[in-house]
Amino acid sequence: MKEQILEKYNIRKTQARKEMFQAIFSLKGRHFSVEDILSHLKHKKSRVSRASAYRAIKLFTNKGFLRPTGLGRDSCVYELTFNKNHHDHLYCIKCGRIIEFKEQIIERQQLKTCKKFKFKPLSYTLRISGLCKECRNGKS
Amino acid sequence: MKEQILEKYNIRKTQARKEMFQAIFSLKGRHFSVEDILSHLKHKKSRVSRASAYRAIKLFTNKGFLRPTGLGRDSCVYELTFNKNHHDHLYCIKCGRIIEFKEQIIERQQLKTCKKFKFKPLSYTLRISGLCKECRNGKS
DNA sequence: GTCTTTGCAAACACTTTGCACCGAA
DNA sequence: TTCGGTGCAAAGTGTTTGCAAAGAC
Repeated sequence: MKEQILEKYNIRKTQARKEMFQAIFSLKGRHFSVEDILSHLKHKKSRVSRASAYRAIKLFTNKGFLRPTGLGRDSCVYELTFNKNHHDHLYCIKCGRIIEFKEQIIERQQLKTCKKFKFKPLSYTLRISGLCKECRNGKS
Repeated sequence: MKEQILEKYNIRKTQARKEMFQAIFSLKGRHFSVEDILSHLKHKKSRVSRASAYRAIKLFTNKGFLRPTGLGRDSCVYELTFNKNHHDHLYCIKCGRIIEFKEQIIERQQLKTCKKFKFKPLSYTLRISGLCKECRNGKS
């Protein structure tokens, strides 16, 4: 299965790339940084080098089946483009609580906007920061 | 005016901070990275150090009148929260181009969603990542 | 006078690159 | 056999930190 995807995208099937691929898939749709993958591989006594990991991630991204999420403070965080299960976030700046939601109206409008600019959307992030029900009533 | 804002937020009015503040305001609502501010200041023969610049940005962000946009390939990109002129972003993962847009429908729906959760919104970020008109047609 | 902030340089974390060897097609 | 890929270590960025001196209140 991994093999087929690598073939489909015209990517040479090297040891390093197969291991990267496997590691990414084993995360089952979670977001990850390159360092996450590296420590995952290290655990499995893999010999894939840091350089190859970064090179593979860049390659996969260019091929289009991996994409940067725009999340992550220091390092770049990626996700598989195959994963379609998306949602948005309300983020409380006081207690850190995260409320997930999904609105068809917003998603539809986004598609319209993309069309307007002839932009091909691959992923999106919508985050509203503020105060949750509990914190807006609390002190201060 | 700068002075008042610094006072309002309980920030010591030091030379470095005043200059940072001025530089940020002179960008008139544009996005900027810390390095942008630094080269702006360098132009004006300012003596503000790199360290102070980073420290001031962090302080302003914690105080809440600056926030990270989630944009920027290598460095972190910020914007003023005062800026009423808010917009959302299409971000091209290939060439890094940023297209700004604003949709009333999306903003109205966001407010409705917040109401539903009794959430008090303070700021929000919407970014759609993908391929711009030029890059989706390009090679590879 | 006290407690914060500064500038500097060194330290860091993440990422890229030059190069000689290795290995997939 | 041939290029492309790999590992390594070194170099590059963007950002943070320790410390002594300078500055705000």
